Amino acid sequence: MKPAIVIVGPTAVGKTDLSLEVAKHFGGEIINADSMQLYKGMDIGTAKLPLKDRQGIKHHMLDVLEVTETANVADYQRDGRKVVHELDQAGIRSVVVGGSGLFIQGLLEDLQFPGSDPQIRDRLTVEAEKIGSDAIYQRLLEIDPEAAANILPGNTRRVIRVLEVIELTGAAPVTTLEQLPEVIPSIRIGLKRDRAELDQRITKRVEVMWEEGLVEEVRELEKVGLRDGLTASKALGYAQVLDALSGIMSFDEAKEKTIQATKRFARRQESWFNRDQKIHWFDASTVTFDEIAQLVNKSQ
RNA sequence: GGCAGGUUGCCCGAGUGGCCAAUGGGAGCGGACUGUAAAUCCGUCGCGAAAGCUUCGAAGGUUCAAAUCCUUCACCUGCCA
Repeated sequence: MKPAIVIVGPTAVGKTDLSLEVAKHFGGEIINADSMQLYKGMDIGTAKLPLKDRQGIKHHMLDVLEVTETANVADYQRDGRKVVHELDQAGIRSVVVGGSGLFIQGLLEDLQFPGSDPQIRDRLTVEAEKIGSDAIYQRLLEIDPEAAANILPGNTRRVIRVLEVIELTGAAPVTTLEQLPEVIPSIRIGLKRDRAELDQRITKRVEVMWEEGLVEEVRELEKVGLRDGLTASKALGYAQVLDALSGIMSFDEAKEKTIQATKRFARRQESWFNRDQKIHWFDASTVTFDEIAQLVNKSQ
């Protein structure tokens, strides 16, 4: 199997443009690795490449969820791998593009998700709310001190997940993301950009989203249940516009907050990808396609 | 013109004599990350490596000691004219 070409980096760094070139050059198809682009109807705010701009290149893992559904890595892993294998069978190169670190790692590496039970989780969530984050962490500490040691006490979300897995399987899940073997061989290309420049691009991108009608898009999605979507309602831009629609803040404020939150998100993405030793980094403002092509050719 | 209130660190905002370089929150910066991941969480956050130095509108004063009390000045706000 030819390694998948994987393009990662913070939001607005320029992944999409590169992905088209790469896919064209290597005869590949694109697999989205962006958690929010999974959602139908979330187009403007996720900077999803419009169909007309895809240059005939097929895109996978886009528009596969309703906004009311909860995105999750396990499903993404399963469905994404299926696509990769189908493409491979057909002799087509996979070009994975996106900024959701965990999703990418889940797709490519040997992460095993021990299952989930919404009932258990709901119960634990309600309980945690009742007794407080300290108490629920305390419980984990008693059941499995080792697992507890890997989680910060305040991170109730993760505490609940571990408790859920223990209840489900009798043992705590493996919680290290380091040194996992690849299930799908990959060439990982990371795009970087000078911070000031990236921030400028983010600002501009959000402004364009507003001009293109993000508010209207959110209004429409609100009708089909965006507010009830656990994941989709938290998406950058969408969450802020929903707040504005509820009167919590003005639309101008929502825009400013979106810009700010997106910058912070970019920092988190950088922090995630920085530790991935397999990534070959390029400066997006100066890199030429030849350099990328060279790396790919050399690596396969 | 009169009466009342206010001016705190990048922003918002607590603090009314010592325990205050000054609670909180936000932003910024750094980090973690196995089923909500555009999520969630953590650290840091006047200057300095430290000793220490400089801060709470400005200037003076009271006091062993002031962001906190007094005086004057500047600016902002509200009610009365």
